[in-house]
Amino acid sequence: MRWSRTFIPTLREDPADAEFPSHQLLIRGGFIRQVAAGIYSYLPLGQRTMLKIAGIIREELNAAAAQEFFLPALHPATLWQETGRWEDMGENMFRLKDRAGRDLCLGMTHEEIFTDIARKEIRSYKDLPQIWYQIQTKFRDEARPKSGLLRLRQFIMKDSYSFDVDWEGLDRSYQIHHDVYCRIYTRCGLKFVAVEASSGAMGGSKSQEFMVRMEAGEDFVVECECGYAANLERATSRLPQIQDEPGGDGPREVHTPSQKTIADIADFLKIPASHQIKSLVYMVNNKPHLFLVRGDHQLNESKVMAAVKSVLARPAQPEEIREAFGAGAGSLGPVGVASMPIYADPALRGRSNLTCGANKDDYHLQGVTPDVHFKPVWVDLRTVEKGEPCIECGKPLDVYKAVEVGHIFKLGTKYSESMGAMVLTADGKQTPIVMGSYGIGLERIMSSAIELYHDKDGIIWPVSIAPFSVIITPVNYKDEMKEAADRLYDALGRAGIDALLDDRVERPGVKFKDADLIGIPYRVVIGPEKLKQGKTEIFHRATRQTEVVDIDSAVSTLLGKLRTP
RNA sequence: CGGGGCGUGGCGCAGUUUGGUAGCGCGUACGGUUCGGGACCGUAAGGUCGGAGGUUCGAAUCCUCUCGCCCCGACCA
Repeated sequence: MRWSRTFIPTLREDPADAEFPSHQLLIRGGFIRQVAAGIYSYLPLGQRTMLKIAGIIREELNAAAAQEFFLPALHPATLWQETGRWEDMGENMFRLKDRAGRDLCLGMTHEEIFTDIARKEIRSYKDLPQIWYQIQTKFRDEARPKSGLLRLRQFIMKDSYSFDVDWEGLDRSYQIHHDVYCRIYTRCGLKFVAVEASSGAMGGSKSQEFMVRMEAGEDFVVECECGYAANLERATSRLPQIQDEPGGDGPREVHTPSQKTIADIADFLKIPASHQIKSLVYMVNNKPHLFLVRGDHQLNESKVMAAVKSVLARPAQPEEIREAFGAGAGSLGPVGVASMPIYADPALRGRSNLTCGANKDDYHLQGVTPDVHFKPVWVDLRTVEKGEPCIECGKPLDVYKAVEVGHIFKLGTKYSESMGAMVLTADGKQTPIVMGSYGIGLERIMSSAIELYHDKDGIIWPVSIAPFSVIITPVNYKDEMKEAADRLYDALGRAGIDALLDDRVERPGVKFKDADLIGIPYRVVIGPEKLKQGKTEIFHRATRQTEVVDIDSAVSTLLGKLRTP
């Protein structure tokens, strides 16, 4: 395309309300414009990159025998009511009514719609397996859209769904997606890691997230050089066993006036935090539950929810605590608690002579031994911290911020059972279809590529998702330089290379700055001196290396470079 | 939803404390000189100061309400 005929509104200065490089550069480079919080228009450059990403996704999924659909974004409430998600999705779902007063919503994801097709059309195990996908606009009424295209209210997602007759089939479909996803992100040029993840409100047994490390991220990845990797919500570590002093003879009450926090007690009783029990109360379906971690550990709410198998868990209010325990939050403990479930983190297991609240204001208990003085359900509850020994190999763990660019789930039969998607097995029995669901956020791929690859001058696109592979920059678009540029542009077009011809009447400096900003991987400069010798320069955006070649061999040189970026 | 910040030509900002009728840089248009890393000179166009109401002789500026955007937190397939 010709720059003069292409809408590329670049900006000289960083936009005022963009914080992260990806957001700033997408706006400055003329890729996107904001419409409202979490809602953006994709301009020609942005759209070209989105289409390249979509193209890679399509190629890889089609190669795995997945089939592309296109489902509606507008859904009747009735389908979502069948699975209970009409309620479960709460305020995160955009809802509306039609003129007749019927409830509708904008799809956040498409399990219901795909499952509806499956239950109506698929009768027999012979029709399975199926992998269906689409690239669709999704809507979520985010509480806080942010960070440019990283947290949107409207975004494009590739979502696929697998349908199998049994769990072994699901394992295969899941593995296919895992492998396809790795190929997709690799082709998009991303450095990523697949981590164990928690399934949240989606239901299902196993899930993995594909994460790209970056400051703009909102998730935390725990990773070890041995290959262990998990979302902080799921990660565990191996902790050195603590040797306890002999505990005397059972819990004894000690007066601790106004000593409420772990640190208070450590100070007042001279007992280190690691020898205390931290007692936290959560309301699960509005009933109090007690959660215990070591005094120097942090409770992990995702693990709380996993432990109670409910997302309806929240910290108890002070009044609720007092009603349940007869004491304030600073004086709680598990001893003598019979009215509610008690969950304890394994770091407390095998310990003795511990200190905790006495469930009586201003009193604590010393000499407490788990499994003797109280009987908890043992379940992982604590948050892993950087530097702790890896659960697999014992080396120190790294913890870093990351963005989730994809998520794959083994859903199981949650949707097929609630919606009645059944097939007949070989021995003639009805069985619910076993499903998986798999998502990729296209905008997040675009944004994370920029977060990963940029410099002070602009974006440095991976070739595969650059809006153009090559930009031709005649120092002056006239006379011989114009002819040479036009000829090269035509030749690149015939060679199937995406080229942008900067035919603007601008000073060279402006063209160079703009080319750097929008991040085209290769720039071919047509300048007067070199041209006289029949030469041209090929500038590599990523390395800033310039190579002088015969202008007649520019196409073949570029073809070679583009093949191996 | 809680806390904080900000809304002034297309973009980035000053002006608001102490009311007097809007300014700078960039961009844009035109003319000229330039032409290998965001040129220079000259001329010009372009603003309901987010919106509504109020105080005042007079409001970008003070008061009330409201809308929007950004950041932190809560929340979150």
